[in-house]
Order: sequence, then structure tokens, then C-alpha cells
Amino acid sequence: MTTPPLSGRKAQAARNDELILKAARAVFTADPGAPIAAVAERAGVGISALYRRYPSKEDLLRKLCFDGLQLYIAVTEKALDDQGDPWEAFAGYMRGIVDADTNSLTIKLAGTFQPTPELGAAARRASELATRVHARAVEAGVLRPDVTTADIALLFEQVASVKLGDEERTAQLRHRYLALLLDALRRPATHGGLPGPAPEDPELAARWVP
Amino acid sequence: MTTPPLSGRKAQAARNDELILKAARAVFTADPGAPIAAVAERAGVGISALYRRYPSKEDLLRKLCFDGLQLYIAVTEKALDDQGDPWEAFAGYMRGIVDADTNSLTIKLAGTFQPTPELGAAARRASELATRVHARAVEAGVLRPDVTTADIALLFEQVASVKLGDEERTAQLRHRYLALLLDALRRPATHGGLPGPAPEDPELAARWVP
DNA sequence: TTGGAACGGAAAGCTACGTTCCGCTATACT
DNA sequence: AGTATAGCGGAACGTAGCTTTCCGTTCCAA
Repeated sequence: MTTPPLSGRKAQAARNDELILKAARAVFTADPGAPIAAVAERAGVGISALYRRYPSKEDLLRKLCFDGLQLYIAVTEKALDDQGDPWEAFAGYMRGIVDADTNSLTIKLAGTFQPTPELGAAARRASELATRVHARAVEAGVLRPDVTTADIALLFEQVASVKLGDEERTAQLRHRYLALLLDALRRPATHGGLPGPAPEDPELAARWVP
Repeated sequence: MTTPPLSGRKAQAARNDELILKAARAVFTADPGAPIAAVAERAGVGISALYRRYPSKEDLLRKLCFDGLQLYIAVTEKALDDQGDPWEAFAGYMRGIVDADTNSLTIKLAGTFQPTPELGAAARRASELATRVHARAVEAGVLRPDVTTADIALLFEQVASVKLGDEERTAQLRHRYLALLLDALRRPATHGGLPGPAPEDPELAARWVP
């Protein structure tokens, strides 16, 4: 199952399906305005391989956006299943969403195309689940009640705006700042430690010379 | 002084200088990739009024970036003068930087052009001053010591990434999330209240249909 | 009255992008 | 073996949008 037969036109096509989606996700997450050619190059395929699958760029974007929402929904559902310590459940949920790295793409792309009804439904479901996770944490008394579900959504976007160095470093820093936020969100107030090393000056300076 | 003579070609030109810079700052802060024509339109002048003053778009961008750094430096110097309560001085500094709204522009534009030596010097001075403000707060024991100066810089950028509704609403929300961060940064741990109303669902939903 | 600084905005010239198209390859099937 | 064809790579095409230039006009100063 993990390795489909290596030969056969069909098999290659199936692998390309995956390759293209992976590449598209990576490329558009890094730069929502990236050209189609960049996706093809990253996937190691020609442009026509893309257009065989998606009638237009907009269709590809919609697919990506939808998949992102599905992932978001899955993570949130998993969090609702967690019956352990309420604070840990909530913190784990937030870490999961940050790792899914779904917010930057979904939101940045949101205004780019006509949302299909299907997509709107997914967005509504995601929002509803997020509300449930949030409400549960507030009711358990572990989350400060003056922060709303919408606040949490914007906080995710802020964390997702961090981009520094490669993908791994970026993820590390996002978790660092998420930890900071969690300290502010937790009730009663407690300061935990921060994961990962702080950014070094050269890392910041590097952004001045591309 | 506040109102220069309303007539005279020279006077109008002087007013246009101001108008153009204001417009450019507003337009590029909202969208760093905006066209020159958008700046001219917003300023209420023709394109040639722009090109009379700046040889190219890049020159205008450099000017904007430099002015932003100057403002940043001014705010930071003022904070260093504040000899009152250490925590309030630090918190006031952070609010001042968020209000100056200098980070989004400076950083987003950073990779766009060749930085002049002059600009590099300003950046270094800004960084040095920020380090001093940070160090002072840590030494006074009001700021958690596991957060570095570079961390603070990235936190500013995260707050600056918030954009929702008009300018006023955006500023309000930024202060809301800054307050949250300050709760996490303060030592000893204390949770204050959050300013401004949380985002409403329609505000978030509006981003799905431009 | 006239020279010229300042201007508005159309047009030029260019770049970069989405999409189409065509020739090629490697399989599946007869 | 022979052939039809799904799938592919990438050049070519058409276009939208951008920066910059250019020219006719306006208005102040002398």
C-alpha cells in the first residue's frame, strides 16, 4: 500500500497527483501569489501535468483551500475527543492547528476565488467545531473568558505570519510564540517555559538582502 | 506656520510633497506591492508629480523605509527617557511601536531594494536602542528573561500582521493582542484586561468575498 | 506678456503570468 | 509486432498590469 507499483502509466499518474498537491501546498503556503510554473517546477513535472488535473489555477486553489479546511476540521475533532486534562487538551489543540499550518493558506487565498457552497459548508463546520473547543475550555475554567473564539482565530493567523529561515526553523519559532500566547491565555495565570531557541540577529538581518 | 499661503505654485508643491508621502505610506502599508498609480490617486495628484520628486519607485520606497526607521528610533528614544515605573515604561514603548505602525512596512519592503549605507546605519541604531529598552526592562525584573530582543521584534511583526476592517479597527485589535502578549511577558505573572471588543464573526467572514 | 516650473494623464515599452498547443514517450491492448 | 492513446514536457501565445516617459496645459513670477 505504501509503495504502489513503480511502473505503469497509471501508477505514475497517481503518484503525480500526490506530488502536485504536495508541491502546490508548499509553494502557495510560502507565497500565495506564486505562479503555476513554480508549482510544476517544485513537483518536478511539466505544466501540462497540472492542467490535465485542474482546469485552471483557481480550481487548484479551491482544492487546496478545501483540503486545508478538512485538515483543520480533523484536528479540531480529535481535540474534542480528548477527555484528559482540560488545559492540556486545549493547548494540544492549539499546537495541532499551528502544526497543520492551515491558516495562512486558507485565509490568504480566501478572497482570491468564488467560494463554492461545499467550501462554505466546510468553513462553517470548522468554525462551529472551533467554537465547541473554545467553549469547553472556558467552561472548564482553564481559559480566560475575555478571549473569544474569533480572537483565537486571529491569534492563529498571527502565529502563522511568522516566517524565518527554513520550514523547520519557522515551525520551531511558531511554537515558541504559541507557548508565549498560551501563558497569556491560561487561567489561573502561570508562566511556563518557552520552547526552541530565540531568533539570532543574523537570522533577522538575512531578510534585508534578497 | 500650520497653514502655508494657499496660493502660489511653490506652496502647492510643498503641500504635495507632504500629500504624496502620506499617501505613499498609507498605500504601501496596506499593500507593499501596490502600483505607483495607486499612490498618485490616493494623493489626488498626477503620476508626474511623483516622478518629479523621486527618480523611481525604488527611491520612494527607500525614502519611506528610512522615514519609518526614523520614527521607530524616535519612539524608542522617548521610551528610554521614561524614568517612571519600569513595567509601564516598557509597556508604553511597545504600545508606541504598535501605533507607529512601522514594522510592517519596513520589513516587508526590506528585501525589495538595495539598502543604502545610510539606511543600514539607521537600522543598526534602531536595533541598538531596542536592545537597551529591552535590557532595562529585564534588569528591572519586570520582563521575563527568557524572551530576547529579537523575540520582541518578531512579536511586533506578528501584531502588525493583523489587518481587519478599517484602519481604526485594525489599530484597536492590534492593541488588544498586544495587551495579551504583555500579560505573557510581564513578570511577575499577572493578567490584566483586554482593550477593545473582540472581532465579531461577520468581520471575519467578510474576508471570504472580495 | 512671456518663460518656465509644476502638473495631469495618455501612451510606450516591458515583464510576468495563465493557458493552449504540439510533438514525444511509454504503456496497454490487439 | 503493431498501433492507439493517455499522459507528459515545455515552448509559444495572448494579455493584463506595471513602471516610466512624454507632451500639451496651467499658473505663477517677473
